[in-house]
Amino acid sequence: MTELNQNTYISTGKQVDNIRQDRRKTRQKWGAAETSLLVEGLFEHGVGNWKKILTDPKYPFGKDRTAVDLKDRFRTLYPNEYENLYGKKAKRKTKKTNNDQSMVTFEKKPHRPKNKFTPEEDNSLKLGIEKYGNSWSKIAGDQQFNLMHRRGQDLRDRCRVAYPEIYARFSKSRKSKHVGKSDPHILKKFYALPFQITSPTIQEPETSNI
DNA sequence: ATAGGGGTACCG
DNA sequence: CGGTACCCCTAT
Repeated sequence: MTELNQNTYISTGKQVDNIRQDRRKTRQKWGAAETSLLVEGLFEHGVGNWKKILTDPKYPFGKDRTAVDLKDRFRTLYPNEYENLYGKKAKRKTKKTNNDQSMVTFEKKPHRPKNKFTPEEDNSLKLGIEKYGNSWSKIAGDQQFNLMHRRGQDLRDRCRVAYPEIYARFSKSRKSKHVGKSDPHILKKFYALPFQITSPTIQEPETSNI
């Protein structure tokens, strides 16, 4: 190897290796406690959301841990789960004993617990639609409808399954048949529709009768 | 920021 | 020494 070569070659394996030796951090084994943090974080945030798990204060990982470290740990500890979630091409060489750990199953997007819509919420949703149309997040954000605990997306989903005839008025395919999506008349048409809106029961303030 | 693949320290 | 758990690099 001449001086000329040393100065000119840029991306050979050898030079990369030298850089690696300089930056490589000391090896930190995963203990049971830190592994439990990862498992809990996976149940809450889902597989693949490594940064979210790492930065969650509820899970105090070692100071030098990085999001990639979490991914690598999951990959070696639950090889079968990793294969299930990412495909067989992602499979890599692991100890057989680790395969038995897959009694546990993980999800990429953990499901929130289901909260059924009450009749009161449904009524409020319809009132909200009357006011805002399909601006679901505005309905959810308007205090008067008491739907602040719902996401706009959740309200859209509820409307779609509970009131398909209303929801159809907002779908693009339905719109494209007649008017442009920015046509202001679409809402007017919707407002004129004869669907029933029942007023939510209003709790009377405490009275002095009795 | 993450997925995927290559590299390496460490253990028996 | 072989094999693997942990670390690193990079395309997307």
